[in-house]
Amino acid sequence: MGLGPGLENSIKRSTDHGRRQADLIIEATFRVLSKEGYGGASLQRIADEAGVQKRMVSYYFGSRKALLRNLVARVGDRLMEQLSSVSEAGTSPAEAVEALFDHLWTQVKEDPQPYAVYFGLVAEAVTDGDLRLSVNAIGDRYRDLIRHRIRSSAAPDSTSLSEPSLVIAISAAVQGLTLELLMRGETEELRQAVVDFKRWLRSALTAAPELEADRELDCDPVEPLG
Amino acid sequence: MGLGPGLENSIKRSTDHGRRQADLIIEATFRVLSKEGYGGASLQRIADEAGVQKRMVSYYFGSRKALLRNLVARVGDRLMEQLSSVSEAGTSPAEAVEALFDHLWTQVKEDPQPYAVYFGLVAEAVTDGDLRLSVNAIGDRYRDLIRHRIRSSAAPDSTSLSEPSLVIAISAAVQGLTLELLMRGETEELRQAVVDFKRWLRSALTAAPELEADRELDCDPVEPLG
Amino acid sequence: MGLGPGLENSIKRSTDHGRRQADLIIEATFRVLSKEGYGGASLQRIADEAGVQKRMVSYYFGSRKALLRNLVARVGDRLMEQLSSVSEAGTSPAEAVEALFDHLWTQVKEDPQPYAVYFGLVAEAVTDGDLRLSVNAIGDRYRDLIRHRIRSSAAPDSTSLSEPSLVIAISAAVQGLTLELLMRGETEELRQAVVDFKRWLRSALTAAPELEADRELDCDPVEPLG
Amino acid sequence: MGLGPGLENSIKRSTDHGRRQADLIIEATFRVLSKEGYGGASLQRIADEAGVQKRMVSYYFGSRKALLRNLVARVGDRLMEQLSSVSEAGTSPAEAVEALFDHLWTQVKEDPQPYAVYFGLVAEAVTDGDLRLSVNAIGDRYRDLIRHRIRSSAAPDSTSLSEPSLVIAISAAVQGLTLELLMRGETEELRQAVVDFKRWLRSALTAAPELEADRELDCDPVEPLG
DNA sequence: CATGAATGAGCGTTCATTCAT
DNA sequence: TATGAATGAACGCTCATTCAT
Repeated sequence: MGLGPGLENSIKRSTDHGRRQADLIIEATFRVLSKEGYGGASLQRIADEAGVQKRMVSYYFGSRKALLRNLVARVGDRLMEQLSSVSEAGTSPAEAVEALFDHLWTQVKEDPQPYAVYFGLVAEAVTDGDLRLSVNAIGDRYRDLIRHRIRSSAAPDSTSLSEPSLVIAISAAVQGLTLELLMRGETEELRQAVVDFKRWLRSALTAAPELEADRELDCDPVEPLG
Repeated sequence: MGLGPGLENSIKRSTDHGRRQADLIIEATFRVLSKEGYGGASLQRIADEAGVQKRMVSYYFGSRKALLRNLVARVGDRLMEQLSSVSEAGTSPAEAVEALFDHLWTQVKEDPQPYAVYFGLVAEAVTDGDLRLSVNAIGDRYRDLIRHRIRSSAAPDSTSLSEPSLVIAISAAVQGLTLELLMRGETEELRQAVVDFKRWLRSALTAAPELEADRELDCDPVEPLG
Repeated sequence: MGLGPGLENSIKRSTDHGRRQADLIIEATFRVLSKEGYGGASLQRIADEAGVQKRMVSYYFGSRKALLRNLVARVGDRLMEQLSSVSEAGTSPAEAVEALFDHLWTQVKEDPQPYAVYFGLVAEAVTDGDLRLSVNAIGDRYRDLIRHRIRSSAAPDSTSLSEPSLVIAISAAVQGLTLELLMRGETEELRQAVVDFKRWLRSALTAAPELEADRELDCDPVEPLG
Repeated sequence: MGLGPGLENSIKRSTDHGRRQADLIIEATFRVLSKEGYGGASLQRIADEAGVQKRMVSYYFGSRKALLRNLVARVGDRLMEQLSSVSEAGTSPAEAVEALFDHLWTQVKEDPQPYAVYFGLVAEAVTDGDLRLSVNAIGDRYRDLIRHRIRSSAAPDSTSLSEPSLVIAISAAVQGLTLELLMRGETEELRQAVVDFKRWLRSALTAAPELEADRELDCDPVEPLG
């Protein structure tokens, strides 16, 4: 899975009851994060939400950091679950990716919470290298799924865009549009922008491949902060 | 004179010295946020960074919330400053907007800190309605600038995209790509995705206007969280 | 278990040791209040007096308010303990009530501290509705005791005063005289006033019942402040 | 007037404006005390209420203690003003004192605030010797007024009670009854108790003098706390 | 007469964590 | 497996007061 090193080792899940309790806490953590944000997710708040004693949170997960690291994986699972139910019946790359995006966008609108939590983690990860590894693992899974969808359809190489670039483009666009949605709600402009994005997506995946000779940007590579 | 109970905007900036001190603190807050993230920006940490006493932070800004509200405006100023220096010599909408984006992207790579801080605030704003208003004001200024660029060039109405949608699209793309940059650094895929985005941008701004009849998505509007 | 958010009654008294510690703190609070008054009873001061750490006070009682609410009951217990030891051997209402008052007054003079604390709480309660409820509960117990004394003796209905009014009268007189005592010490005038009060008390309880036709005061009822 | 040593020396009242400002602050202090109680009357709160800057409070009164000492006198003035308007036309001691008490009780019910403030000060004074001197000065003026009323009427020496004891009794009864009023509002029992008190008052002031031979209480004198 | 700046101390509270059963 | 007790540190904030102009 590649969830980063040191994970899931200190978690006590010997018995069924233990597993259930741990699950309860993780779920509570998720809810608290979606309601109060990263900073507001104190052990006390989480314990209250889960209906257990504060001490139990540390007991099951060792520390707050470990709990959150564990939660990141759960958020990833959530996001994946929402997407994996899409039928793979697309006949063309364009159709397959478009169906994927449609499904994804519908999910974002129906249940934005996982995304709200995700962006909270992302923002925190910008200044926290450890967390970044875990959060990027979510992004990796996300991209894997997109990539798989593109490949699963016919003639994946006939697009005008390279696959890696396309994957990034879709991922970035989804992130950007989702942020818009979370911050402003679904305005008319946003609706239209989504339509336009999909049109571009379709054209990019069906058009004849172009030469990608020009590279306008030739600066030094930028490393992640931290 | 007495600002009355509640001290609505209790920022003390009567004297030059006071103004300088307040500025010192705001700048320190900015640095701390970029290094430690939203949660790590405690009054103590900020005061240490500014070289003043913790008590003075409250004195000048009344409360941590007020300080951060004040800082949001400052971050907006920063972002705008970086962009406003772009020459407006673009002859076509495509050229003007492309120059804008180039400049913007260069800035992001040269000095990602303001963006890191911005995303920290955005993430917090997702679960904090008050903050959201302030942060969205930054986005508004950003969009105004993009809009102005589009309009300042000739034949703005000849594009295949409506202006509002275009503005959103650019804004969302920049956000999405910047997040990629902050989280992964400037990978080869990202470089290529940027090139592809610019190509799309150019084509969108030069192509003959299309009919935008189709609306594939017709779900209920989604409101911002919170 | 989880007491749920808000921790309604967060007093931890699970173990014997815990009970003892909580008791220690309550007693210390009482001493501090009697020495420093309501405002002077800070958590730090209380913790020092109890020989525990400030943090433990919050741990056992949740908040300062909760601690004081808890203390109010304790003060009530103290006051009741002092009184409940009076023999009930009074043969007439007059004798019973007089014995009660004598005992009470002796107590006030021997150990005025509970009364000093009580008046501190009363004064605070005048501007704090929550506290008023708790403090009035003490008064209720006090009156219950007086009432019980009156009834336990023979011929309670032969007095010239209605029982409720008599109870109030005794209660008010004790409060007024005690305030005098606390503020000026036992002056000669006060001694004499006490004697006079007792004489009135006796006459009121032995005299033939009068008609209580006249109501000189007919104003609008006054509600407690707050 | 005997308001205690060290009073009114540091107060800046050179100009008319200064006097007005000082007055404004004192009045604000009074209002804050009646609303928030002794502990809640911080300089900041008072300044807000007065519509001046916090610094001005210290400027005019030197310190919080000095301000409160000054306020005590003001509360006394308030209480006296309310009473001094009573006509002295009583022909007998009984009538004069009864008229006084009636007027007083009406005042308490119409405007309990001065009394609420007064009891706040009293409670604080129990544990603060300095303040006690000031507050007792109010009590002295109060008693002086009662005494004067008794004497101003005919045949003051014909009562069954000694004058000093009578003064204390009235004062204590008023305090006790007022506390009842502030804590419970004007209940039916309280109304009746007031009527009974007045009846006793009348009888005490008209009845033939008795021998006051018996002193049942012979304990050691009690000094004020502190 | 009036103000802005600054101070050290302390407030009540919450933090994540550890110890001992 | 679960819990109560305890901890040191830090939180944001307010206190009354002093200094300098």
